[in-house]
Amino acid sequence: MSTAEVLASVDIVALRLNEQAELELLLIRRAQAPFEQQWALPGVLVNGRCQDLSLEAAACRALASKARVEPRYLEQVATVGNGTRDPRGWSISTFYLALLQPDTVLQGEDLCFVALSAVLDGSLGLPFDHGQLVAQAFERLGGKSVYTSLPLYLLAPRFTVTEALGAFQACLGQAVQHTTLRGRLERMKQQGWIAETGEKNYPRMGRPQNLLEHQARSDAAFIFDRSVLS
Amino acid sequence: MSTAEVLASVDIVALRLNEQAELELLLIRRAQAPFEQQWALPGVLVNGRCQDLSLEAAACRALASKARVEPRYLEQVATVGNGTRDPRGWSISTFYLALLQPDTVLQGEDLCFVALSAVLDGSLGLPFDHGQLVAQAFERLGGKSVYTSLPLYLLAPRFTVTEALGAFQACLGQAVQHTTLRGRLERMKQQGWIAETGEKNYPRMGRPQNLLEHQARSDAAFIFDRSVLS
DNA sequence: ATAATAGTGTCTGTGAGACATTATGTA
DNA sequence: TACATAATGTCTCACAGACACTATTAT
Repeated sequence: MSTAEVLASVDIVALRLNEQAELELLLIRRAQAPFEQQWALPGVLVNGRCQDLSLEAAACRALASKARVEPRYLEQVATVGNGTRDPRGWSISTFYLALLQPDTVLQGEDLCFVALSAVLDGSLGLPFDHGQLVAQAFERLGGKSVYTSLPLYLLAPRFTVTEALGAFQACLGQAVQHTTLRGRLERMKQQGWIAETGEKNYPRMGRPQNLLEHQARSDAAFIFDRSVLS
Repeated sequence: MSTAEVLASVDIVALRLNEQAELELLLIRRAQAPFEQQWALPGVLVNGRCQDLSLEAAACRALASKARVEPRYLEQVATVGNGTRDPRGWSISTFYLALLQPDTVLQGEDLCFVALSAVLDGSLGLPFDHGQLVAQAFERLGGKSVYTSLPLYLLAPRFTVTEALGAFQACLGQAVQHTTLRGRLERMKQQGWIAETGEKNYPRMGRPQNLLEHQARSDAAFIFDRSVLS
């Protein structure tokens, strides 16, 4: 590669909630050098040879062809670029935050989920600067979760208040009063973002839970006019 | 250029407030093809030949060497990439929002300020997709102005409440109650973001204005826990 | 004095925070 | 029955919105 070229890639930070309402990160085992066989973020190179119509299309290609999952939400986070992040030379990476359904199943031995916390606290290192990308994507998720309904995209379309509470707490990293969340969901209901199904979910113990339905609109999240306070 | 290459650039959406508290956009007359001699966003190409340490460094280089101004605030907005935005082929542009001081003076005949509104409403067209980049950057500014102190970076470090009101209204595109803004500034004062200078500004008519001092911290804006409502 | 503009005070409404209370299931 | 969990109600507080009122300058 001549020094005039730039290595441009799109990488995906795909998250899902596990049964314990903890966030997990999707990784792929790299098939090619550099860092061959290591677990890293799924991504693709973008250049004139690919017929991607746009960067977003390239992100969808990475999700479909590499991660082989379909996200409920996709958002561009940022772009990093410098001469040291890739051993091959000056490179830039535009990275996306993808939110997956909790029941997402992986197709292939080269894919796995790991605890997001392990990546964030450094106990699980990633090649390139992927650890930083993950941190920045999670920061975006947490920041938006303060005043939007973004965590609902980590749930199935039909969900309970308890599940929603787990999603918000995982994104925010702190406890949230369930009454606060109920108030917010109520406001979303009035504006048509959420509907009561009338059905109930019967857990092993305790009173049954109302099943709500989240009708997502064009990958956007509901914006509340106040923040969840510390 | 081979089809395997990607044209990567960094473009700057630099804004300032004029005397009438209206936003103006900094443009540069292009020295080279394509679109030679046309007014466009200042920007630079990034590739292995440049010794930029990072994308942000490239943005600073664009501001210093092309626009020849020093911003009070700089933030990456997003990255666009497709095969049609540049006649030379598949290209990507990472673009930044820069906020300038109101007394910014331009050095050179190839630089000018134009009314941001003219670009947003399409009455002033820009080459490439620069019009879209401007719209997206302004959207970011407006969105953040709802719940942060970002518009203060459009003012000199010493400012009056009236000037701040003008900045917020220009960013939000709507009227703001001055009592609301005073309350927010008061809260910033308590947390050390703003200090009362004790001095006063004497306008041609009316009661003199208190001069406040905005001590910016590391290019970040103060975050309020509520939104300015519609 | 009058005009013009800056700054303060008051009242209302909304929604988060905290916590108590009631409701509805299982064992 | 006891227990577990869900859902609702109540009270307080902070702050935006609206608007009245007071303060301080120039002419």
